[in-house]
Amino acid sequence: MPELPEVETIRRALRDGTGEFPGILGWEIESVALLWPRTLAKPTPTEFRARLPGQQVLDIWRRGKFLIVTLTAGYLLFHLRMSGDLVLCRSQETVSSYCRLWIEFRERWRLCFNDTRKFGRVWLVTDAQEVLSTLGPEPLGESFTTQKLYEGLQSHHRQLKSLLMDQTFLAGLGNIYSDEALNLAHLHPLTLSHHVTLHQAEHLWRAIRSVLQEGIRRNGASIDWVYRGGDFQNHLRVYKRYGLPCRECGTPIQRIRVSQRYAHFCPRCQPLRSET
DNA sequence: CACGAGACCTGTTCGC
DNA sequence: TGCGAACAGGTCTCGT
Repeated sequence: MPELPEVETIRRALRDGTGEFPGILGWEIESVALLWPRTLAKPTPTEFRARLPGQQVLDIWRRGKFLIVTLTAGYLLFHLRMSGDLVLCRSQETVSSYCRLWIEFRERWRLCFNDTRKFGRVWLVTDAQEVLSTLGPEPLGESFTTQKLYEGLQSHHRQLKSLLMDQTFLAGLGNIYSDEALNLAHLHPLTLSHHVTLHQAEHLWRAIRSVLQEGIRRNGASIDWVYRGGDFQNHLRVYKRYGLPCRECGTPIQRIRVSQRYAHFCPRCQPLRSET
């Protein structure tokens, strides 16, 4: 599931509830279960099981791709990585065979952290900054400005695609939204960051916010078996559209390997300046 | 510092 | 049909 818009969609569902499920604000934890121990990154399983019962959910927020639950004493952080998902089900229901950890509430509902590939991680800490401190700016936050982006780009000599996905540079973009933002800004994924002009940085800044906002508005992208009602996957400009015509100029979308994964782009709308 | 490769995992899809 | 390879929304660590 998980780039910024997908995590934000889950956060809103857990906080406000949906037609189908209630929100969990104010609920009290009764017990927890750790089905795949390596899912737990921070305290020991023993400490985790001992500290959670009795704690109340005070808030649910997000930072980059992290989902954070503020408890009476401490913070519970989730990172979904490639295949993680957080779903609420009634206490009497059987949990998925991919459930790696669950939290049972007195309200007779259970929050399941499902994760087929087992890459996801959970932390229980006293200070959330302990986990979040290395993250770059929040792309939809007020302190992320065109000027900040421009200065950041100048301070590195990196290929744009990989820099945008670097969470210490900017928090929240992954493979889908970085491809989409670069296409909207008409920048080739391999453009060197210090070659981007202030004018181009302005376009990129607007493109990043635009694709993330549209992703959130559409409740994220639901590709493959994970379905949350999001439909951003039907509005992708380039991601996974290899060989299909560019929605702007009709040129077939290309893809290239960039460090073990694919970057998708339109060779006509996103030319690479040759002097790089 | 920047980049590529390998590791961590399981499931699905593609090609022969 | 069967089987292995390639691929999947992420990040860490190591070597160059």
